[in-house]
Amino acid sequence: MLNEKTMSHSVECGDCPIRHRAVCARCETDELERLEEIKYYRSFEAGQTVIWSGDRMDFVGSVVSGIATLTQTMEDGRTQMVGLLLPSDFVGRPGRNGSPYDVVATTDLVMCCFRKKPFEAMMERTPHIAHRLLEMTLDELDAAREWMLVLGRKTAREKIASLLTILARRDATLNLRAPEGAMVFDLPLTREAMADYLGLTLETVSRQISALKRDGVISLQGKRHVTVPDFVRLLEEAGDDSDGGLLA
Amino acid sequence: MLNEKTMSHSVECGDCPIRHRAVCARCETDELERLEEIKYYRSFEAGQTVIWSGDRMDFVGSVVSGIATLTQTMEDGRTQMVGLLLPSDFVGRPGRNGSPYDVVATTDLVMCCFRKKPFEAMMERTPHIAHRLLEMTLDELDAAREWMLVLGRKTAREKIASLLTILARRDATLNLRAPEGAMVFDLPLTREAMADYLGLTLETVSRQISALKRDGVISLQGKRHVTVPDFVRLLEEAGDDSDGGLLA
DNA sequence: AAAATTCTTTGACCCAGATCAAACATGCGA
DNA sequence: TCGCATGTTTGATCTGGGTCAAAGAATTTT
Repeated sequence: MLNEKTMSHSVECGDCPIRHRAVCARCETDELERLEEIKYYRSFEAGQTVIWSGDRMDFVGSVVSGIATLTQTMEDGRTQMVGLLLPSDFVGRPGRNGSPYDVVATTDLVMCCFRKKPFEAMMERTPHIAHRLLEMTLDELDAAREWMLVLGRKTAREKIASLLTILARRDATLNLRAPEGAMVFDLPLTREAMADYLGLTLETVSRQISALKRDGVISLQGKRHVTVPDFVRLLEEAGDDSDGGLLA
Repeated sequence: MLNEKTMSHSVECGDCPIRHRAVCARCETDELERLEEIKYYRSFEAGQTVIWSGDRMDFVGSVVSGIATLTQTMEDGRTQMVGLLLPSDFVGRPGRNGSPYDVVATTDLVMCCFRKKPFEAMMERTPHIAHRLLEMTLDELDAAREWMLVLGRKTAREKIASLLTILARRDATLNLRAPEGAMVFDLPLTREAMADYLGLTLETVSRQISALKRDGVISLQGKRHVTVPDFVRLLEEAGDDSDGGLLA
């Protein structure tokens, strides 16, 4: 059973769904071949903890499918999500022994793993990997800083709208569409997980979602399926520059 | 005058004060020599903007002395600091054209700069630089995530204590002392800058500092010179695990 | 199908921190 | 020395979001 799960994903890097975005994106054929030799797949069920904060971590890897979260917890139980890991995102720190965060599978999750030592050795010899990893880490740092603005300065309503914005954008790029006009996607998080993401309580999350619904910014089919009739309107609600403000 | 300032710092990497922590920390002598050829110093006065958000950025570099901040600003003027740059910290993004943040000199500032293009070319050929930059970026990401917990879940008092903790630690490591017992250092930020760091108003910052003073957690000589009689006490006030919880 | 579990919504009330306002330092240029 | 700018403290009041409580879905177990 577990084995079946493990095998249910491409063993060939060639037709890997995250091939073009993951840490191996820049690799040449021969480099991929060497990666094939040291890689292995692992599956986790929704709710399972992938890595406990403080634990020694002997592997690194990429999310192939599903969603995981990085969370920090204080002694008294207050928790803050500090990372949201979607397909192609990288988990783990070459050069570090442990994770300072809990990594939890929010949905069923498949990861493409490498034992840490061989991967580190390979990084030394393969600038394409090191280079891509630097690029991805810089992107994550940008995302973390954007998130800091959300946590530090936005209202509850703006926070919810900001999260929906992010989820809508990621869903669009995953399906190779431009983020504009009407958009439809699923919420991969419970109200509580959203609260942990945004530094709110789950009650406030629920109330603000109801308010956005009442005001026609979004509509819901069931609790998790979201329709955004006008993406620009959502961006305004998020307090973002409506033009996205991106620059290469 | 400007020239005098520019020249008042070591042109020799050999006796550079940030030599062992900056992006060049791992470089061999010959690599340093090539860096020497493309480097130049720039000075900024307190309050001066180093880079405007959205501007094209044609250089990268290290903070040699002084302090700079990275801030994000919303259209309506709300601002959040997203980075605090101390000596040895790196500014700029190889592979990116513009900065998404304002970079502002908080004190008089000296930077060791490289034109972006030559630096990128050098990175390609010099794994020591790329490797060190990855390491530094991962550290920054950790710091950003720690900060997210502060912004999302801590009380105003805990936020102030957390900031003091960070400043005390950094001052200690800069002076090669262990962070423990009684500590003395200067606040390099105005109350307003602290507020932008912590997602608070400057009034709340002022009140909480007064409260910590009243409760004997800190004492002030003037507005900026801080004495922490018991560092462990400060850590408790910050809501941090008092043992620091660090792991290699 | 009833019961138990998990997730979500909504209401009533309260408080930490924001906002508005004023006074107090400190330093600096004229 | 005065006047002005910049930064800080403190007070009075208000409010967004937290807390406590209870009642609905929706899903799974028995």
